[in-house]
Amino acid sequence: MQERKIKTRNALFNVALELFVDKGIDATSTKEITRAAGVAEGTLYRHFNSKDDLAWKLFEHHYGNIASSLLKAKRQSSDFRETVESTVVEFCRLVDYAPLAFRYCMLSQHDFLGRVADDDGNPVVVIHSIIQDAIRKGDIPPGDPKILSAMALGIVMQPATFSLYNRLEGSLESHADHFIEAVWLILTKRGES
Amino acid sequence: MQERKIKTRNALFNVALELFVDKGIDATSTKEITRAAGVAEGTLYRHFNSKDDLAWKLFEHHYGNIASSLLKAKRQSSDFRETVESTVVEFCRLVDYAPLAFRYCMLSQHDFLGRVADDDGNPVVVIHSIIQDAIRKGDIPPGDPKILSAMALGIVMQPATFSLYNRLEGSLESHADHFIEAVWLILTKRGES
Amino acid sequence: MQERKIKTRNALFNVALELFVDKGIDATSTKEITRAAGVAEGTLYRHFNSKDDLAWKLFEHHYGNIASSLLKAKRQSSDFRETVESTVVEFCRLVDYAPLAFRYCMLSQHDFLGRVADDDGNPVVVIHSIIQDAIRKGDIPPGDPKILSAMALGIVMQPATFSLYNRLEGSLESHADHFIEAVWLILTKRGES
Amino acid sequence: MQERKIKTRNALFNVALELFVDKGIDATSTKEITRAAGVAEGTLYRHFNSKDDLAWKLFEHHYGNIASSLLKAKRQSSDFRETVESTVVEFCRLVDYAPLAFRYCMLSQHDFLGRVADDDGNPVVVIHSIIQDAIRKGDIPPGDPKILSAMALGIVMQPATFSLYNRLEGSLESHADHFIEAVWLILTKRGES
DNA sequence: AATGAATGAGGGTTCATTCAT
DNA sequence: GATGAATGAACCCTCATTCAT
Repeated sequence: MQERKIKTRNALFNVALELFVDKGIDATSTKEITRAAGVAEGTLYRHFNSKDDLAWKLFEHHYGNIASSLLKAKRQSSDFRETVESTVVEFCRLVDYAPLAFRYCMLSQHDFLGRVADDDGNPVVVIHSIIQDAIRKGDIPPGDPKILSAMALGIVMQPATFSLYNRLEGSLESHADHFIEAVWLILTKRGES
Repeated sequence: MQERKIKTRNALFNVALELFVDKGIDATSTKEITRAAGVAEGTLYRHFNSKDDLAWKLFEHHYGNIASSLLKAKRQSSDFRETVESTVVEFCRLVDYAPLAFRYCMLSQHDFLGRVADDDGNPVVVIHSIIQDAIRKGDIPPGDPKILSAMALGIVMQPATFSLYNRLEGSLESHADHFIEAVWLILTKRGES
Repeated sequence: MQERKIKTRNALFNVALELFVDKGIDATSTKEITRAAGVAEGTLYRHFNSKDDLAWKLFEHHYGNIASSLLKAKRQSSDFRETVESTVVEFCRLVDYAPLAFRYCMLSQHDFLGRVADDDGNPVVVIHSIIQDAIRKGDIPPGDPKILSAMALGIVMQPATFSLYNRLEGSLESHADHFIEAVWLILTKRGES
Repeated sequence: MQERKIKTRNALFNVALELFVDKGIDATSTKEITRAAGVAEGTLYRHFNSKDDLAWKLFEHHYGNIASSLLKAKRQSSDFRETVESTVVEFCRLVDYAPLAFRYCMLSQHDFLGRVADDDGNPVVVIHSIIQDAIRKGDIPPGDPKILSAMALGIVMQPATFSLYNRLEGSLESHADHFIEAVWLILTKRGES
């Protein structure tokens, strides 16, 4: 009973992810989702309040996953250098191994970013806090953590975007060393000119 | 005659930009666009083949504008340092002064990036060629221009995104110095450890 | 469930027949059809892929009905004279008792004749085979079955057309004797001068 | 001046005939007609009151042409046998040499038959009067001229239809002898059994 | 819990027609 | 006389959602 319900929900979840990424949220009909999931049209509404609810839960889930992965990477590292290395690598792996989830977050952020909380479930907040901590601890020279985290994120995010649009060969992780070096440079070598 | 047609077309163009950014392309109806432009619904189809055609032409126009602005900034600078400075500043100004155009390109890139040519009308190509030239001329140490241009772009792009989502205070240009320094670092100080 | 769906489909079918004959297919809107059938506009599309699909299925149905009626009339007769009599009478009855169906086939044949198969579901083929058989069996003098069936059909078809346009008084069947005599003459008395 | 106007009108007339036959009246837009005629959209309304007016004038013209051709054939013949021969042949020639005009009359009769007058401009009336005269003069045995003319017309009309739908090989005139014989039989040999 | 027929508002688009130039 | 930009009603169709089964 319970098990079957969960199975249906997961089917809807996974199928929706695929279709949303493939065609866009608006261009994907609930009919397509339910057919691809092998259930009746009405069944979607036993698991989600609306199509938007499904799309939002999907975003929340995968966006939160990214945040918690980064958070875990941070917690498992003992110094700041290691934090940079492990979070960058973790980020690359997320893109490489769960490209659908990543793409979905990217393309739907315009719709949902307004709804996410500014807490540890938000990858942007996680990165911000990593850098804030580093400044506080003196691991890196002082600076505006917002600007710094934006730039650091961009160093990995933009190649990730290119990778998803096939502008970059190979896995993203295969380029991780470059990202780590760059992030390290912009965080630690400022003002040395 | 000619003049009137151009006026109508521009009204549709500008109104569509505003609405598309505000609500998304799919969520904006042709009725809304034409009403806001002060013309009949059918008029849209005397200027564009379809709503998608309008959206695409809008993208093409503004995306091309970004490319040509960057290209101009590059051409007007005499050495590589200056190129970095002027292109970064130019980029910031585009975001600050034409935020709608910029936002529109960001949110619709998933729909249209597949259609843009890989030429000088593509900002990504412009940045790539800037870096490729710098490597060729020995201005910066050798490296994969794709990765380097992705990272350099990310350093400005991600803050721009944050700025548009109000995660960053002040104009983007007010932070330009940080971006210039960061881009300079990752391009010139690699491998020095 | 099943029953309800069938009821709805039949309502759409019958209402469409009436409206299509009355105003023409193009001049009949889906709104009119569904309103007259007492269902919502979208419901039409749960039963037919498109308005054209509805129009075509309608044609296929009634055109096939004519063919099978003629075929039955032929099979139930024991000699050729009887075949002529019963098919002509059957044809007249179809026009008299199902004038809508007949009219619909007439006015929409320009759209759909290209799609019908050349088999026993096609009245023209049925008549052709009746005459072909008669020639083969020696019931009538040899001749081009295409020309003969065209003329025989015309002898009944044109009066039917006149009848539907009120150029002819009384039921078509009341004139059946004349058609039978004429068909018999052109099929059997050729070449006697 | 005058000449140019006539030229434009003829272009519209001929182009409309072609398009109407090809795609149907409703499915042909005024835009298509004017573009194919090489004039501006508005120009159509300097020559015709509306699209329907154009379609009707087109029907009136070609339908009247058929009538006057048949009438001429009748007038040029000296006895009834010759009348049958020349009208049938004339009919065949019309179909063979002006198939577009003929097709157009066939497919649009459902729309326009209600508007035609019952006079010498109507082919049906011409045929009816030919047969009525023959009865009056004793050329053929008495009978209902409506039924007789319907059957006689059908004998040529149905093969003509088949010819236009490619169900018949060769020109229609090449089969004229069969039609003449058949018409002659049904008109003169009735009641001989 | 699941079904799927029905809903009806709203979508993008077409079209015959008008009128200022 | 001819133009063609503008019109706006009407078109066919899709869609997220509901509810009786």
